[in-house]
Amino acid sequence: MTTPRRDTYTPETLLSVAVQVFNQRGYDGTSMEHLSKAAGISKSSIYHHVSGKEELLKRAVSRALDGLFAILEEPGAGEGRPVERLEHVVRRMVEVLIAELPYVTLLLRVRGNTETERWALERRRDFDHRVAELLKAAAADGDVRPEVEVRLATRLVFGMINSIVEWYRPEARGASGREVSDAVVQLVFSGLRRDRPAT
Amino acid sequence: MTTPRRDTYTPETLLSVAVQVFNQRGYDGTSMEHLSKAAGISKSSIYHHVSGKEELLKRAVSRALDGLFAILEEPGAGEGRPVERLEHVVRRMVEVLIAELPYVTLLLRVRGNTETERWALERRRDFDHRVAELLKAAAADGDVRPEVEVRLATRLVFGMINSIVEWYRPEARGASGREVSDAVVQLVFSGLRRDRPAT
DNA sequence: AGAGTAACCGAACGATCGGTCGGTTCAAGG
DNA sequence: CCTTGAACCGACCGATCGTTCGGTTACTCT
Repeated sequence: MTTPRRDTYTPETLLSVAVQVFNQRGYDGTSMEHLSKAAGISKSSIYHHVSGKEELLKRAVSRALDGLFAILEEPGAGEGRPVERLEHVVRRMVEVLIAELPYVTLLLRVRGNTETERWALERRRDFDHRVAELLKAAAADGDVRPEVEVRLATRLVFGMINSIVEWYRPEARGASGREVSDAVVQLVFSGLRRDRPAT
Repeated sequence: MTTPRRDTYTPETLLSVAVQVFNQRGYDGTSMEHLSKAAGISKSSIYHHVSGKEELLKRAVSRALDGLFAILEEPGAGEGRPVERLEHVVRRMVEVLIAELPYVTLLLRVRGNTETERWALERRRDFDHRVAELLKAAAADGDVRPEVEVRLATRLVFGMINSIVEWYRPEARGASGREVSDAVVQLVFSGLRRDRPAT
């Protein structure tokens, strides 16, 4: 039986604080002193909950990666025409990115300085390749415009989706998550220009 | 008369080395020791050419910002229908981003920890607003599909363009700059899905 | 040849880094 | 009441941070 105890830190609650600071100042730009200030406990107390700075990073990027890879296991990602599976994955990527915003944000900013960061970069590449193959299959079916090169299109679409972490703020009630994913799907598949009657 | 001297560092040549290292390790993750190793001179010698680490950052982001703002002064950005001016700016943004790749890369990664970084973020916001107004004007003309919200579309398009710095490598002869800007314009304005005859 | 100076260097500065250590506090369980 | 252990703390560690300082080298100009 886990008695709920009182209001004290767990590795998870400490992580949510740390990730916020990491995203604001950058991982390398954040000192343990910054973290202790933000968490309201002393620097040394942090080491009671986690083994160090890098474990916090590892926990954060793992959470983000788990969320993304889970998309590929969903029925909508494996059934139907490739172009429809692609649309499902694109929409769900936006949703996961928004649901796990701070964790995905941190994931997308790792540079590869430590072993943990290099591991994260490798898993990200795996995920990207899986989606790229979906787009390739859709192209083979003739469902995407042939004049855009597939690898290029993959990267640009990923770029658009991933850029959401740079501006989306759930607390500022602007666009909802649904509106954002609708807009992304609309833009990715149909573009900006209005359909016009034949000139 | 500036005699060309021999092969010695100038602030500019030193900057090109520093920016490479900054982009690889992140600004905060780069020490002056890293820079001195990469430049092949001692740490203290760097201070003969520049006042310090932050001056290198300031020079780099200034160069990137100057390149971007120059686009808005071009004839193509001020003449014609807004939707055509927008297309010009989008295409030229891709070109400038590729021409000044390492400098723009660094600009797009500043987090706001120092005064220089906050200044860079502010100028970036200025530029973004100028382009957003172009898209708004194009929407007012009825030249973009009305179901996509304008602010949202601006951010997504910027996200797609800016993401190019994450993968474009001029030395790896994959897509040329022209191919990339064509693909971006194609994707932004017409989307991924092939135009199909009425079902 | 001698003066001037741009380019460079090793050694060291105080500050801060991530992390460790030896405690103290306090609520729960017997 | 007394033990136990989770949660926390201040003080401190060696290493590294960005930067400074007092030179030395080597090239240019007269």
